[in-house]
Amino acid sequence: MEEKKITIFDVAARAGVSKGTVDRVLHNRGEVSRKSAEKVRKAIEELNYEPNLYASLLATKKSRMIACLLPEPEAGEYWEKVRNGFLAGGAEVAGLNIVTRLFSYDQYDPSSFDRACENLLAAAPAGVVLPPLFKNGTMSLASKLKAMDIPYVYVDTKLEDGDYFAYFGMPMYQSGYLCAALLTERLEPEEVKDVVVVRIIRDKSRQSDPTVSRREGFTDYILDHFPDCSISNIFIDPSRPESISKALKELTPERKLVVMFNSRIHLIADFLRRNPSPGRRVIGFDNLDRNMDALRDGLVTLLIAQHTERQSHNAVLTLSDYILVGKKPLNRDNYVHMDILSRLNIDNY
Amino acid sequence: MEEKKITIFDVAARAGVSKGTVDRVLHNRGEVSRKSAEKVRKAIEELNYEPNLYASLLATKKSRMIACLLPEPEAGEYWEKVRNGFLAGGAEVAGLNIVTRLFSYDQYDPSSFDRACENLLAAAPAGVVLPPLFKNGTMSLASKLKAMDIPYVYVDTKLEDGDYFAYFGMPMYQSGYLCAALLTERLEPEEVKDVVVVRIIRDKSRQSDPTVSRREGFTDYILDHFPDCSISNIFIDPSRPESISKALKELTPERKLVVMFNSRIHLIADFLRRNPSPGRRVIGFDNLDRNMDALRDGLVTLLIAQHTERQSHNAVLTLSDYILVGKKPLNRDNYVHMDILSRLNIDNY
DNA sequence: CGAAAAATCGTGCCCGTTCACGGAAATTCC
DNA sequence: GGAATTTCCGTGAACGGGCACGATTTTTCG
Repeated sequence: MEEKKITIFDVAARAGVSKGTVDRVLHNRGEVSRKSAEKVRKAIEELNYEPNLYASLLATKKSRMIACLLPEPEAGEYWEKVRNGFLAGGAEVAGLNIVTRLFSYDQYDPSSFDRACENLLAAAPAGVVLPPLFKNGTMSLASKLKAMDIPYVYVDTKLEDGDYFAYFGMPMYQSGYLCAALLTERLEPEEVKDVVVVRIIRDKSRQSDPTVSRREGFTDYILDHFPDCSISNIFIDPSRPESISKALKELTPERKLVVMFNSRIHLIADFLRRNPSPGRRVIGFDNLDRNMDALRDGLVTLLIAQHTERQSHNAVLTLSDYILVGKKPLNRDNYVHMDILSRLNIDNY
Repeated sequence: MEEKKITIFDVAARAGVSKGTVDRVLHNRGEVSRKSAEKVRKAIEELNYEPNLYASLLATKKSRMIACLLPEPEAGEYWEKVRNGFLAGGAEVAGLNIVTRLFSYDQYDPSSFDRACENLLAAAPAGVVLPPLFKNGTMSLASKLKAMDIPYVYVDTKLEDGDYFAYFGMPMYQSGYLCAALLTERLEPEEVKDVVVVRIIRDKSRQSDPTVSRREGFTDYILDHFPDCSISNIFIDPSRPESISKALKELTPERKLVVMFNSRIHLIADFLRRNPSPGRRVIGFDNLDRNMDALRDGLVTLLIAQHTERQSHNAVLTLSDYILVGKKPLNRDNYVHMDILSRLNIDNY
């Protein structure tokens, strides 16, 4: 039971070399003759030696780096929360010989994403955290990371590339499903003839829409439960605020059910304020400050939210665990809880 | 960005004492004058010093102990898997200055449970893993552990005492719900008039039945979907095998729907073999070898299983994380996936 | 006041690795 | 064969903190 710990010295003695040599073969950084390398390997084998993690961690000089690839967040935007979580996680693992670094890009400019990827790769991180915002760019990055044996963790949404190390985020499909259920709760079929989805015009560059599967979940629920319901889209362009109200003209007062699948429900808050419609139900996602304001003001009925910061926070912790001691996460896919926020439970969220 | 790490020496210098003194106040083990203790605390504060975890772990002599309180498992029994997981976890954290110890008791004898608790407390563990088999005994142990600030992790089932450190197990209610759904899948209401639940006679000593909420989930589903269905119980006594077939006389061939909520569906396998009934559906829980055999033989239709070992395994890892570096688990309640096993997918589970 | 006891405190070794440095051995080359 | 390389390998100083031991200071008390 009480087995003596075997150290690098024991191995060295057994192999008839010095601890320096053992260390060299352990980290196979050369400068060892074939013969003694063999002897050392044999000794390690026979003694069943495992290096002491703590000693190793204490002595090691180089600090590993965890990179985070994120859009440059505008103030109050969704990505700001993601970044905050990442920074918080970074603070937690600082002092463990782990540094964290942000690589940001312009979310409307795919070429800036590619440049950020290059920088990131050049910096040789030991692990990467990223939301797969641009599909192609992400895929290309992912394959390079895989080749270099660098683990990467998706947050927010995930690509099904089979090689990601872990995922932290909302179950997107279910969140859409939930959204539909909440939107139509206790409504009669004749009250659910028409649903308006407000969407963002994206320029072509953005090859992937992270909310597609959320939309699918939503649509599936509606089709299942209200086959006669039509789902129509209104597109708005956030870069031209003055155009928004024009586009929303279509949102006439008798259209009662409104949703947005991204985090920007606050964009239509102004319109809703100026065009009230009793009994209207508006559901959005994510607890951005401005969304919360709209919720408080009664412009938005419900928000489906998550503790966004925790995703990237946990992503960092998971990676650092793996980098330091090789520990894999309990689950590869980690779904956060979908919180339902209304005016009633919005306080101290 | 590149902040110099502050060590215990820096603190000592700043406070005008030696590192020995700093160390003493850090672990407040006395022998320090009020005055210099104050100076040291101030220095720590000002320098924002945090001890280097690795150095500390490397230097520290005493090894912490994680205890596991388990019923003495009979071969092939459910608890054997739990124990194996615990041992596996123990092996993983051995060499991290963490030892694991089993405290076992007779699951039919509450006084042996209490004795085991005493032994456990006397051994001063740094963390405890346990299934809350005896409710009263567990509650009393839990309150003592809380008072001593020793974290404990429930596996298998949990008590809602609000103070447990984490829980690893199946979502019990849902598992019952799932069980009912599977049992009645694609059956017409007139086919679901009668469900038989086979249960174990427990002597009074066993104050808690871990499967109650599973039974609730089951009942709720049935009541919801088949309000006309009656649920009847048959009690068997595993300590008197010869009595089992007598009790099961009531299970006549025309009664097609049979479930057991504990892990012992194998107990009725013999009876089912001798009294076949075409179209009968039998659902049990947990992948015990003998259950798997019954599944393979077609006596049991489905098993709802989980990777039992992983519960206790993860419990150990979680505790060791906390003990060593103070890290809390991502989620307090960790539900394992409910695997549905049939003859078709039983291989290499 | 001075010795004994008690309260404080400093010193130095240890934990098991990593890694730079320089020396020894083997190889190459003239 | 001897000098110049090249290849290999041993040494010892970190790394930052725990803790035993003994030294120093303060307190107690006759």
